Amino acid sequence: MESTKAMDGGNAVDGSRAPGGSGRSADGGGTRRQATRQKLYEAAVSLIAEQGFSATTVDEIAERAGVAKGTVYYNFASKSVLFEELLRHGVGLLTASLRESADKTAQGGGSKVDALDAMVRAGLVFIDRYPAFTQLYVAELWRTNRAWQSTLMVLRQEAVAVVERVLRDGVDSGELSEEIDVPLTAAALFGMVLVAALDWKAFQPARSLDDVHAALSRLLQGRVAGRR
Amino acid sequence: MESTKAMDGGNAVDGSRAPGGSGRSADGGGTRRQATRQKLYEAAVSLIAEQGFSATTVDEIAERAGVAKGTVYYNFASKSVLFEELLRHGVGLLTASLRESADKTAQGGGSKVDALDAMVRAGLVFIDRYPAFTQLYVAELWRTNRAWQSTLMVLRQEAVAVVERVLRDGVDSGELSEEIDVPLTAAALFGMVLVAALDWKAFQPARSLDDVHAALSRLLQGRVAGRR
DNA sequence: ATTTTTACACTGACCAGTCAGTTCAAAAGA
DNA sequence: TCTTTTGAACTGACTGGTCAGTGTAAAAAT
Repeated sequence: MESTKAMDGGNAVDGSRAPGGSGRSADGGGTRRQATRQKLYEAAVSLIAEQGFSATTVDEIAERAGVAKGTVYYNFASKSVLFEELLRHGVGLLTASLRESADKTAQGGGSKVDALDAMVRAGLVFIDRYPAFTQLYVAELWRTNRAWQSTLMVLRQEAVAVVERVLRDGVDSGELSEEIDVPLTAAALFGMVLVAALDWKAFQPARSLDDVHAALSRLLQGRVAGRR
Repeated sequence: MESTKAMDGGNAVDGSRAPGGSGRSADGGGTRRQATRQKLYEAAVSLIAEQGFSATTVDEIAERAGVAKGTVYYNFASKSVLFEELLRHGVGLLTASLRESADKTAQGGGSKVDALDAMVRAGLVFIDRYPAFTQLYVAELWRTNRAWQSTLMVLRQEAVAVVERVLRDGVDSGELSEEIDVPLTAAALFGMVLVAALDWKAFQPARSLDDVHAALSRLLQGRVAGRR
């Protein structure tokens, strides 16, 4: 099957043409490069969220980042590598945020339901801050046959694992029903927040985060069916 | 879409080669074109679900459908028109299914929560039957700046409106809390089912639909936090 | 002095859409 | 019954354009 046309019949195994290799990660003053990469991330995220990966050209990314095309290839081996690192970066932020809110609730003596609620909020805050990244993530998550599929699976698992951990702890401690299916419920909660937030951003952007959070809290705590 | 397999009957790739032939032509004219369009729908859905719209070539679609490239353009004005008609068809099936399950519950004297539960099931059945279409739909739904965006918005609204109607009726009749935010809750429920089902298909495909449905019912009815 | 960025020309592959020609079953004609 | 015509359906080579990635020399930043 011919998949990515990125790597053609030529050689160019190296890819990155950075002199001296890219081995050094400890930056002793690579602030400038950092800033360039950041600009490229932002440009790529917004464009790919709008149009999708394949429909977005490297020229467009460079232009929106206010950078020459060559700079893209000086900083990233290829278009897909840029995208993959971008995914890693974004999901890392989300995972860290979820973890932090869960931990904070636990330290504050909150219940597991409180922790879930805090994570719902953290999810909303994340989507509020990085709506384009979220769009892009959702669009790619369930695809198959893409180059970065395995990367995406790993990252997804890291994020979902945080939710699963809280659910499992809750079940073990008796606070949550033993009947619940931990992985499936985690996915469902994830989807609840995700879709609600995307709809919020897409169709009712004027509403406040607190407002949206309150609506989801109600659903989470099963206060929909009960009157009042 | 691999949906209505009404006719289909094998593949019926003419095969007759005899000139001046007298063949049996059981079906009159017109049917052939239908069958070709159906094959193109199916090929396009599976490919676009895997790779995305832009990464999927018309040549690939034609090849998977077992048809020449020109035939694609004989049957559809363009690649995006093919895609748009495909979306219309698929979302139409979903909306009809949701509506039917809600109506059926109402006729049977079920409560609104029962109706919601029935719709959750209908959603799961749909995704179980058309997983590729669902992937594709999710991937495109929140994009901006795409040709078929407005079509997608309209279709989304039709589907969500069915859920909203049930929620609103429930609030009006006092069965559901007045506090709930109808549009947001509808979106959240939609997302809950969607993401849970996609995860089911992607990561635990062996599980039964009943199993998944039971887990979501529990969440819907707020029996997560309470023991019992 | 070294790293990073720029500007721009260039290549090779790839792809949406076109069009002149082919097939064939049913209708018209003999 | 047999032959001819018709036209919808289909075909696939071809075109015009696009885009990822390369190469280089010089400028800018550190």
